[in-house]
Amino acid sequence: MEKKEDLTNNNKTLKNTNLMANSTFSDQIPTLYGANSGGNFFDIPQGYLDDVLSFQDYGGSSLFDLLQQPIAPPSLVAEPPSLPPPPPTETMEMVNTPTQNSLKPKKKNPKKQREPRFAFMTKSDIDHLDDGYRWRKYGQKAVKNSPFPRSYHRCTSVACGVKKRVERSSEDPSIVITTYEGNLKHTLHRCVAKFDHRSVYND
DNA sequence: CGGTTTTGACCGGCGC
DNA sequence: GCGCCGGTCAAAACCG
Repeated sequence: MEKKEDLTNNNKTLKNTNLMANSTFSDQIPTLYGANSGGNFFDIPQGYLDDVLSFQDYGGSSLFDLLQQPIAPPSLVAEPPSLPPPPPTETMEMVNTPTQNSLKPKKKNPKKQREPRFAFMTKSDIDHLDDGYRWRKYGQKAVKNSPFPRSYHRCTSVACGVKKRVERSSEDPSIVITTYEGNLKHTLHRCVAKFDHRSVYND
């Protein structure tokens, strides 16, 4: 039984440009794109924006709003002690609202729902920013129309279904685009809050 | 030696 | 139907 050859050139994974480094969190966040770099953090590569912003969650409130709300104690395992404890208030609700389904035609296979996700950009030399969680890389792919590869990571904490993608902006190589996907309620709130909520893409 | 990274193969969705 | 493409798998290599 012979294996099928994927003839796509793009399927070739790029040689790893290992820009990761062990440094402290504070070292890794020099400037946030749009905050004081003179750039515009809404200025995102076309296809990427469509992809990221097309998700339909957050119960009608913007992610920006959500990120400023307090959250309940996390159910995550193995949370780093460096993360500040959450305020003792009610749980933030992130509901998938059915209000958007009039716009787009139904998918053929409704079983495969896209997980909630969001992305933000950070001006950094380091690709994989330390957000306080442990991640295992499970793949790397070449990105179309970009010289930089995209890497795929899974949270290694038990029962933490969060994934994240990391890639460098093709238009501005100094910008790292990080996309979180999965159980946003606690993990991602904390990850992003740890950076700066101003850097979150927001409609 | 166990956890992580690397990397080619595989898979499914989608457009033509 | 076919090829492109993004995402994932998994074996081997790597590393502390």
